[in-house]
Amino acid sequence: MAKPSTLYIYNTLNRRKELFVPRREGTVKLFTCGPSVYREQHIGNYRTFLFEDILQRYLEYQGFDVERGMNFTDIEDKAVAESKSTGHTLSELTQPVIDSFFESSKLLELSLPKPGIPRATEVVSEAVSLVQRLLDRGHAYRHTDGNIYYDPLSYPGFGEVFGLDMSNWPTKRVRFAKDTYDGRRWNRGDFVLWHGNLPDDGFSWDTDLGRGRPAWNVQDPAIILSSLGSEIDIHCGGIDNLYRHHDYNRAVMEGAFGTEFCPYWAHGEHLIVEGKKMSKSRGNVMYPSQILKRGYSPHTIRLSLTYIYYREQLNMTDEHLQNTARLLSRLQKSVDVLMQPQAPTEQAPTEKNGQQRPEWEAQRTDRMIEEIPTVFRLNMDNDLRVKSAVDDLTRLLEHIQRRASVTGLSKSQSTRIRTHMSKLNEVLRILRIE
RNA sequence: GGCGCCGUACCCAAGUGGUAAGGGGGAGGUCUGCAAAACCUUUAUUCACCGGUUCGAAUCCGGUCGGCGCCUCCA
Repeated sequence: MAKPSTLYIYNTLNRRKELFVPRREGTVKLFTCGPSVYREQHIGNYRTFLFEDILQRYLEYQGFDVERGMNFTDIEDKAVAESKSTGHTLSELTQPVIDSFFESSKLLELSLPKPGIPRATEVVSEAVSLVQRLLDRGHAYRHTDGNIYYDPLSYPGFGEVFGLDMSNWPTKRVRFAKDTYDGRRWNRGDFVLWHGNLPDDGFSWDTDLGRGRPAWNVQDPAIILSSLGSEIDIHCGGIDNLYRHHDYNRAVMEGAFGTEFCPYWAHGEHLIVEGKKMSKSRGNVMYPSQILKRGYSPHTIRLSLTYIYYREQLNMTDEHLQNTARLLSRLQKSVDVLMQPQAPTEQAPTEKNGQQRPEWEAQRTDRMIEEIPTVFRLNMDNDLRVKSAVDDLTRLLEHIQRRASVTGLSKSQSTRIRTHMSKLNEVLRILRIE
C-alpha cells in the first residue's frame, strides 16, 4: 500500500504550488521533453534533465513506481536542414549526438526511461494515427499545400498552460504579418502537424496521410502515446517550450482523445554562464566535458547543476563551481566520519553539577540521526529544494559529528546514518557511500 | 503590449503567517618558528517603498518604484 505523496510541486497550469496526487495510487506517469539531437547537448540542457531526474528519483524515494517517457527529436526542420547541408544521412547526423548524450547521462548519473528513449522517426505511425484522429474530430485541416494544421479555435482549452488570453483571438480566418509558414496557414496560432507533399528524399514516409513527415508538434504526443498512453500525471520541460510547444502537445492529446491529458506541468528555468545567456554567437556554450577537464568531479558537476532551485535561473560561474566543490567535500567528510563507529576523542566538558548522563546523550544523538530523513523530506517536499536540503543536511551532520567527538558513536548509530544517507543519496547522487 | 520571475547585511542567499538559516568576505582569537590550513567568536531591532488583512506579515492581498527573462521550434 503506497503512502500518499507529500510532495508539493509548482504547477505551471494553475500557477500554484500544489500537493501532487497521481491518478492511480502508487504510480506516476512522467513525461519529460527530450533533446533535439541534431547538435550536442550543453550544460543548460543537462540542468533541465537533472531537475527531471531529481523529480523522478524523489518520487521513487517516496515509494512511487515511476513510468517515465522521453523522446529523441531526431527529425525536425533544423535536423533536416543540417543533414541536407552537410550531406549526411539523418542517422549519421544524430547518432553521434545520441551516443554523447548517453555518455554524459552516465557521467551525471541521469536516470532515463527503462524501456529506452524512442526516436521520433520510430513513432511515425503513432503520429499519423494522431493526426488522423485530429482530422476526424475536426481539430485539424489539410491545407492546399498538403500540410496539415491544427486549428486552436476548435479546442477551448488552448493556451492555458502558457496563459494565453484567447478572448481577443481572431475568429475570422485571416493571415498574419508574423507568419512563420509563409502565408500558408490560415490563422494566427494554427500550428503545423504534418509536412505533406514531400519528395522521397530520405526525410519522408509513405503513410495513410500521403508522403510526408510528422511535424515537431506531434512527435512528443506520438511518443507519449506509445510509451505512456493518452493520460499522464506530470509533463516536464524547459521554460522556453512553455510558450506554444507545451500547449500544442496538450491541444493535440486532448483534441485527439477528449480526455484530460495531464494535470501537472513543471518547467525548469534556464542556466546562464557568467551572467550571460549561452549562445553560439557569444561563444560561451558549455558542455559537461569542459567542466570535467577543469578538474571538477562528476558529483560536483551534478550538484552544481541541481543545487539551485529549478525555477530560478542558475548562473554558472567559476565561483559557483568552487563553492559547490567545497560544500560537497564538507558533506562527504562528515559522511565518511559518521559512517564509522567512534569512541569519544575529547573530554566532555564538566557540567556545573558535575553529572554526565551518557545514555541521555546517546538518546539525543539518536534523535538527531532520525532528523536526517525528516530534514531531507521537508525540503524536498517543498517543490524540490535541493539547496536547502543539502545545506541543512550538511549542518545537521556536522552537528552530530561535534557531538560524536564527545559522546562517541555506537555501531548501530553509525549504521543508521549510513542507511539514511545512502537512501537519500539515491535521489541526490552526490556522495560516495561505500 | 502579453506572460512570467525577482528586489533580505559588503557579496551570494534560505526563509511554505509565529518573531531574520547558511556560505563567502571582513574583524578578533586559538594553534603556529613564520605563513597556510583548520577550529572558535563576531558581522541585519530588520527584509525596495506605501497601504490593507491579522493577536501577529520578509511571508497573504492591493498599489508604487526598481531589476531581469521570454514572446519565430533554443532545455
